[in-house]
Amino acid sequence: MARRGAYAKGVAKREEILTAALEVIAREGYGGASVRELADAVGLSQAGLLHYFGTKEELFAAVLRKRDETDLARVEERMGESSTFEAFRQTIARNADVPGLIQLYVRLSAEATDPEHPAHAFFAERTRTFRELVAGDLRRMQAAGTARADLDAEQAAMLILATADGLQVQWLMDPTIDMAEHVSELLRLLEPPAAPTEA
Amino acid sequence: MARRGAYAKGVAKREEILTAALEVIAREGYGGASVRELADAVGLSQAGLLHYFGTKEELFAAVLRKRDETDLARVEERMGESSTFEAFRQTIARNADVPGLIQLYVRLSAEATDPEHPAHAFFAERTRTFRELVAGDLRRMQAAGTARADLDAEQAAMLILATADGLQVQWLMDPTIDMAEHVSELLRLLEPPAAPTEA
DNA sequence: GTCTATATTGGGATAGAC
DNA sequence: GTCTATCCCAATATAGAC
Repeated sequence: MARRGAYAKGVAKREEILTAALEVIAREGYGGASVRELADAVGLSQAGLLHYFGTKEELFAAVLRKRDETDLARVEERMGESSTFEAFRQTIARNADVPGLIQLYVRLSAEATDPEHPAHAFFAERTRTFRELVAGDLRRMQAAGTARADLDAEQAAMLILATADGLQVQWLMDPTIDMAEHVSELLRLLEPPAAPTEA
Repeated sequence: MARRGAYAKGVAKREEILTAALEVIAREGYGGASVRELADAVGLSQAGLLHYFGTKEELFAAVLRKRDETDLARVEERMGESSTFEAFRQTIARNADVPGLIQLYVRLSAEATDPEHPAHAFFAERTRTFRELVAGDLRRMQAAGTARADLDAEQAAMLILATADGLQVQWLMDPTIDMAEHVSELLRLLEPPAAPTEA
């Protein structure tokens, strides 16, 4: 406890670095976000920055981990106010407003595809968690009659995750597309077929 | 015509390079596929290889362009034997058997997200073509009653493309998942809701 | 068409002082 | 915790000979 002050400072600095990283990516692009650029953005030297995060990849993974935590907290906080899927839609829409975030996610996840990559475990775990979470929601919805009964919840969860991933690539290529809208379309397909439309 | 021989040799060499590129990526990973590695694989020097393709990115884009051409030709060839969607499913399944190809696609498309990237135009055009092709098929299916009538064909086409993209990332992270199976699931969701299941 | 050699750059990481 | 200095490496691309 005697070191509370110093510890708190370290935490604050880390946060500052994570925020600055997004600014740099937004400004210079993921490719231009070298350790030096990142360090400059927070007024540190290269070595100074690497004191907080051993490598660039770890730093980047930390940005995404923090985003996930923030997003999840917000969703839980609003629990009940809207459906899980609506919350999901909103999260996507909000993240699309943070320049650099999507680019970071797409580029880093593509690289972390390599099992040797420092962020590989992070993404693998993230996928597992996400799939379980969504599959659980789907099962509840199926029980409540708000999701098609003929779905494999696990498989549909994977579909949702994959679609969200793919839309981010498409959005970066052409930012005029509306990711949230497209995801909504997929989610709509998971609903029970509308009442037999008075045949 | 007098230069037919030399020209033909150049073409053959290019083909050889494209094939070797996939071998290198499969062996060393996308990250390990430097111009030098690529050159070694065909028994050329760095400079020798760059004589055929100005830059590494152009070479890589050429690999994917060739794949698209091959895939499209095969699909057209089998026209009528199976539905468009079944052909799509088969194409995905087959490509998953070419190690390196998916990795190349995922990594390069993520990088080409940057408008300045040499392969950006290739991917943008590819998306446009694909979307039109699939949207057209969907409209035909709607007219024939084999696709839900309440779909926006353009939007559904985007959904299919995005899902295919995202599944490739997921597959690289965990190659035990069955991409074709997941795509089939999505396509099934686009079918008209099964006959009202004798209510 | 192909090679050798090299220009040039830029990056991540580390050693060691303060 | 933070900096300066530097190391070290790799990679792309080009120049120019054969």
